[in-house]
Amino acid sequence: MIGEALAKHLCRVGELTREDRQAVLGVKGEVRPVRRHEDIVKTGSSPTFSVLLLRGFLQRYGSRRDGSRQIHSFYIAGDAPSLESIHLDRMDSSICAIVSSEVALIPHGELLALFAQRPAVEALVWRSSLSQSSLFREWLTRNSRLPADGAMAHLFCEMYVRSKAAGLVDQNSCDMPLTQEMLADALGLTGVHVNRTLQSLRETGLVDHKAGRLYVHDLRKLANFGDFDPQYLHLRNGQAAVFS
Amino acid sequence: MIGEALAKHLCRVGELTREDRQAVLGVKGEVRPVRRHEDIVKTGSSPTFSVLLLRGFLQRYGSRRDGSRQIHSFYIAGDAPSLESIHLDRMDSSICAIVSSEVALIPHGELLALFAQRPAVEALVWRSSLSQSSLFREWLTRNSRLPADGAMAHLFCEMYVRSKAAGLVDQNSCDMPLTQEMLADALGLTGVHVNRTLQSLRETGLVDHKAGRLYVHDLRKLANFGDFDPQYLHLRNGQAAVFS
DNA sequence: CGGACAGTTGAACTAGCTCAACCATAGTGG
DNA sequence: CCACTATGGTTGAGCTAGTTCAACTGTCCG
Repeated sequence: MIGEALAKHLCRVGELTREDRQAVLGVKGEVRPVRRHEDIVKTGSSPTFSVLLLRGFLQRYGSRRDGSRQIHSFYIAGDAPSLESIHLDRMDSSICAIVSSEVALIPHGELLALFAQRPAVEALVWRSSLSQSSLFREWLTRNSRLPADGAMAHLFCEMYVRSKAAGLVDQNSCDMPLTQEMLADALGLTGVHVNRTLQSLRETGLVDHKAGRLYVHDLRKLANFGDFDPQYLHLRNGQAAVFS
Repeated sequence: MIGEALAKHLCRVGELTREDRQAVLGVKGEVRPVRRHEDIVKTGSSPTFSVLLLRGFLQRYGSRRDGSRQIHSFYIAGDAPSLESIHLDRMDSSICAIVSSEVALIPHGELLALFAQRPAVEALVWRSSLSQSSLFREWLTRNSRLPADGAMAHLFCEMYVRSKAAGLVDQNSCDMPLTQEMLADALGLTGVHVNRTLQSLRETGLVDHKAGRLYVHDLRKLANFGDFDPQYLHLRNGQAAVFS
């Protein structure tokens, strides 16, 4: 069951041969329900497992001395948020559930054993961590260079395209159970300004976010507005399929 | 010679056993001089080698449609800037020389062969790429959350601490051959504002940057001012030694 | 001597922040 | 069933950090 979810994750990242797939399916791990707002791994800790999100919505964030937060990424079902704990001794950010979720905890030992047997699987997991790294760079650029409305459009595009790639888009909408305060923590803005920016985006008719759901009415125009190019997501199928 | 540089890099990242070290020393690769402003790898390309910086100063950057740039990271001697090209098909940012430099190009084939023989070396290289990922997250937080003077102090702390860990600090100063325009491209500010911010930092007496060199007069106070905590650099010796 | 590049300064402008209300909704306990 | 509270969204008004534009200075180099 967990093995299957991991195999699905790796297929999203790259090619998985039949034999590698078989080996991955053998992964055991442990399923754990997580309550809303509960931390799964905390800054400074040294987890002995990696996390795979089965159902729900997570965020990675860091807290600063002055109480402000910066969200580093959001995670949807099928994502593997804390791969880095395999080789880094201490977490430098926390990962928590935004809504009630279900995660698989896979002991590092089990992963390392799998890697020893199946180098191609190790390569895929590494690749997954590298594409996350690419995502952090894009967030850096987005928050540093784009004005509030552009940055928000960019984030909406990202979540929509990632959701689509994960098969989580229904019609023209997907789950995005965030408060405006959380959007602010991701975009480096204040809650008040997110509110006003969201209203102005709404008025364009390209996109909307309400009741924890994201509605994208014109992805192409939205992407253009937010200077969004899905290249950095390193999706397997390429972006051609994405702008459907 | 290249093997030696790689071994040194890996020692900075983690433990290297005698046998692993021996294997690493066997790495060949090719030394290449790079002129000022020359790109080593370009966005969209698929390099067949990874890069190790032997001498000089590099930057990773992305260009946007409107002509603005975001710098994602700076690299000093001993750094391995483009590890991700091993497993990602296309570069999503470019790496170029800021001053005339010398790099080692190590073919992916050679690295993969080494990994197959020495899994612990693979783990170290992976670890190196993970600590870079951590650095991108910190830059995201810095540019999104800190005011201009704090962000600049934070960047100065980072470069100083990394230089110190690499043995490149002389007295209380290290090379940082950047123009104010480049500082602006890193911090998400304009050149004009970087100029004024730098002046105000100068007046505090904590730090100075002139003629391509960084002078740190009080690291502890500067770190406090820029809310800098070296944890995210994942240095082997820990930060205790760092704040000397 | 001239031209390119980097740093510096001034003045006007604006995107986004701050503070302080107020409103809507949903859950909770009596 | 209603009052109470907590949470999240909305609005207004004044403020400020950082931008923009445009000029000027210094320095290196051919």
